[in-house]
Amino acid sequence: MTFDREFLRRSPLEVAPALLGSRLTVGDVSLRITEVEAYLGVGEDPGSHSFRGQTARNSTMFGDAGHLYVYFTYGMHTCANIVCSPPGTSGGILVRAGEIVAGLDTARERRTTSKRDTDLAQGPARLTVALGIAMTDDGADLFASRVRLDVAAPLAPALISSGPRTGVAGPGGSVDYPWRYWITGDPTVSPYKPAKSSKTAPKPRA
DNA sequence: TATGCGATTGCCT
DNA sequence: GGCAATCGCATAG
Repeated sequence: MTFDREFLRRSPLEVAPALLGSRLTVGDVSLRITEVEAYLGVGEDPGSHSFRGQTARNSTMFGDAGHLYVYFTYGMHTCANIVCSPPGTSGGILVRAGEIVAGLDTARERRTTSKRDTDLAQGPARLTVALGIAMTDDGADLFASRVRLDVAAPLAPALISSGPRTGVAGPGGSVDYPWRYWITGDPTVSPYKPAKSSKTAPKPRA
């Protein structure tokens, strides 16, 4: 057990902003985390994969904190989470974006569609490609595997922005809480894109 | 067993 | 700015 793992056994809402600035390293490619999203456990967050309980797919989220939860979606994309929650719960932190701080050449080779270096890991699926994370890394111990997390000192709150998630129904009713955190003004983050809503985009009518 | 859709991305208009 | 791609998982029957 490490101090870092102990740190990850707190609520995702507490850990998520603290992970900004931390480094995720796979082989020779290293990433500075600039944008994350917190997901809570069973019955707490309808948007969480673990909302409806444990399944074969999300079982990693139900294990100990400090492991990597990797899932496949849209038939083509892979995303990575840092399992983070008190024992007995099933939260996680989706790593949404980051800045490549080492292994830039390798990342560029993997992300050939990327036009700029700030695009290399701008988005959860792009990020896994840049780092070389695959489904086989699901369940990897972030402190004892090829995927490693180096937790940095927390950033000053003034440098952190967060997005509110409104109207989420919790066990006790609807609650409002921030779930997305990013480093203010960082060029590798795209906080202005509403990552939600695909077809039912609200149409403003005059 | 059958059907719908997603913690997205990139190309099209 | 809008939508197709693509398949495993979750839900309904």
